[in-house]
Amino acid sequence: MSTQGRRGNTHQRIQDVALELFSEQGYEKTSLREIAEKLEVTKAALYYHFKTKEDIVISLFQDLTRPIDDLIAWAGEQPRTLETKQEVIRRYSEALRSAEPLFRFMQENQAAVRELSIGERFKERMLTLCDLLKEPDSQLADQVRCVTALFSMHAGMFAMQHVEGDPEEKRKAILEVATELVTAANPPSRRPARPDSAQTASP
Amino acid sequence: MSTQGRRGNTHQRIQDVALELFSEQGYEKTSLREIAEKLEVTKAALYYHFKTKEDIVISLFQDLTRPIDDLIAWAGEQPRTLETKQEVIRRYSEALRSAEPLFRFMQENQAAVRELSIGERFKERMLTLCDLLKEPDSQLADQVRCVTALFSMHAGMFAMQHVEGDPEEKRKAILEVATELVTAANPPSRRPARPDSAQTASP
Amino acid sequence: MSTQGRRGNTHQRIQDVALELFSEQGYEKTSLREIAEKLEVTKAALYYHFKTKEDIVISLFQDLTRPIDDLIAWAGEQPRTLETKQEVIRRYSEALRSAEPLFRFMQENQAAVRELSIGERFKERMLTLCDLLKEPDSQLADQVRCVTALFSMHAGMFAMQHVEGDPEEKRKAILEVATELVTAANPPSRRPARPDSAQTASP
Amino acid sequence: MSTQGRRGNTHQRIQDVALELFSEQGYEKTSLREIAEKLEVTKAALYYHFKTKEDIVISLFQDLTRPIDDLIAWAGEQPRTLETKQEVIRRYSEALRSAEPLFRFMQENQAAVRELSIGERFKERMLTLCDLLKEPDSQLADQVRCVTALFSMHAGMFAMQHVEGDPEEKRKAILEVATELVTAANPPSRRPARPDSAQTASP
DNA sequence: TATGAATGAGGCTTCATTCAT
DNA sequence: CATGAATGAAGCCTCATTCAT
Repeated sequence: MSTQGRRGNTHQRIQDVALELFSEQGYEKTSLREIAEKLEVTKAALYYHFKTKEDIVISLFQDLTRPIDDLIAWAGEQPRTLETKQEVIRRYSEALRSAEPLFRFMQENQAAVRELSIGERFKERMLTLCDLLKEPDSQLADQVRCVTALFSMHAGMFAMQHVEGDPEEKRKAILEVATELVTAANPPSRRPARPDSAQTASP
Repeated sequence: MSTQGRRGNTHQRIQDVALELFSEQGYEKTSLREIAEKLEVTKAALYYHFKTKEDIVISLFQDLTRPIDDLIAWAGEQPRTLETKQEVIRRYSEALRSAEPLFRFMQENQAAVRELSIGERFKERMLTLCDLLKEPDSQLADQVRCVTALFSMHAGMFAMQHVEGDPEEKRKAILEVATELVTAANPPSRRPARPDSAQTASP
Repeated sequence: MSTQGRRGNTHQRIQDVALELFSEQGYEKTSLREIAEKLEVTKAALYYHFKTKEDIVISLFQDLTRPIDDLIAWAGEQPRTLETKQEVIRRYSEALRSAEPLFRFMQENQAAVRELSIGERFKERMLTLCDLLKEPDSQLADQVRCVTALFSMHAGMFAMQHVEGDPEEKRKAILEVATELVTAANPPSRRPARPDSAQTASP
Repeated sequence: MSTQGRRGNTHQRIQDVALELFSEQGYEKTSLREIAEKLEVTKAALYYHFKTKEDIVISLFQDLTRPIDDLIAWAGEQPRTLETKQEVIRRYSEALRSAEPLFRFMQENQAAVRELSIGERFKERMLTLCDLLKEPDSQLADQVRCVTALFSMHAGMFAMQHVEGDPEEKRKAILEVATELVTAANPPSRRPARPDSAQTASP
């Protein structure tokens, strides 16, 4: 109850309904009137809890940002190994699951979000995550693998809706593929080791 | 050329400017006033050429839909081999390049597009494409690979903007990864043995 | 063919379609675009034939005005007898039948017509007709009878649509009642004569 | 009273001004801007009180509909005698007087009202009223008398404006004629026979 | 905490009309 | 005779926001 203990739950409820509508109909298409009506309060009531419409999105965004920030912080303290990267992917997959509507909203409203002050911050987070996965001096294709690993998990959410199967199983399959990609992008060889491999290979 | 090429091309010019603004600022955030102003015409002039704001998008969409429809049609006539699938990916990559702003617009305005009559049609196209790549009875992970192959090319467009490098080379790298994915998803073995089948098969 | 002999029948066709639409949907709700579309010409073409939208109504109105003007002129030359009045009613009923859509249009668009320059002229005609029927110094009730005789024929057109029966028979029934009203409003007594009638007559 | 009575009455005032303008200039010719200006509020304020321009008319219409509905309900409970019918006419005449501008508006904007959702409902009311007056199996002429009785009261309102005389007296005269018509249309005899019926009645 | 009332800006759309060709 | 292209004015409506209560 840490997050919502507060007091009066209206604040919460506004966030819930807003997120629901934003992710269903899009940010611009969702009016405060609609949100208020669904909550059976007045528009003015919303303004008691949030200074502006954008403020609602920001508040939603912060609940999302935290898990990712945590993930980024955690990764920063780990050694930059393949295992760490795989774990990043795994944790990200879970973050996604636990905040699905928000990610869906972010995905489907990129254009709207871009103007929304949080746009920049969201992008930063994603780029930082990317940087955690890929080695800056690696081949282009490997960088693509990392980017793809990350975004395939987003895309999966929406594109796999039309594949039959248990959601959790689908998530696992997506995770599996993403892990493969990140693994392939970070070849063990890379750093000396690989005793038997004559692989004059790369730097 | 004072007013830019004169007559008959206004229709074109509207489409161009609209696409530019839609993809820059988003569909909802772009008003017809803005489009008209940039073209130095009246809003009413837009309505001479397009019945509706949505109509402009539709017209843009049709220029996009054609290459994809062609691709789908072409694929329908080919044998369902791995080579065909790889070629589908290759051609899709090129379709994407040649209509980049439009795809970017579609990607970043999914929420807006969804309500836009063409939304459904676009989704269909994508699902059909997916179905061309994946075998319905294959493992979940393989299905994910196909979906990812397709969408990684979209994601690539936007997420790779922040990786330095020649755009064309990046595209090739993205294509390479997508091809790998589709290849991995369609293992040659599949229907293992078939010892007696002289299967000269294929094309 | 006197009326329409002219040349090119487009002029005619515009009037026909316009009247049809005006009387179906109302004057304000009918746009020149609609008329043009139904005729499969351009709006601009309408402007070749008529200077303004109002001009179309005026031209329609004139084809209506003539029969009524004729009726008024004819009545002016007749003796002011009951028979004349009955004949006026009879002829008016026929005028109505032969220009039904136009009258319907006038009836249902009074508000619109009022601002339309012809409004005043139409009202005049009606008042003149009224004056032909009623004696200015007669009782109020008799004046009402005359007004009612006239307008019942209008109302009849619209209100009797929902009574089953042959249109022509309905018209006759309406005419019969109107004639009765006008007859009752013009009591034979009125003017001395009538030697045998002890009738201390009226008020 | 600087801004006229202050709070809470805005809803009312909108209705008043709207009815005034609608009936003066017609529904289509009256813009919300005009209404707002006359009230010294913003257009948006109108939308706080009414969802739609049409909604204003509907609300006006409901104030009208009630008296008529009451009349219809009342008549439904009375025996279907001539006296009842005469009373219906009398009451209708009074309903008309008490909502004159609205009826005038309805009369002069039939075309506009027809598309207005309430159009149908208004027509129904009138037809029901007609049915209360006339016997379905009576002669056509008698049916016309009933219809005319009803509509003459409408027509009277507008057409008698140009006859000099006290309004109340004119109304009475109109009522008298309408009553006559309804009386003539409902001959006491009707079903002659009824041998045992002492019904001195009939002609 | 919340509401009722209102506003200013701006959205999309439609209309009658014009004019060069 | 007619069209293609465009305009200026105006229409209805919706939105985010404010503020006194």
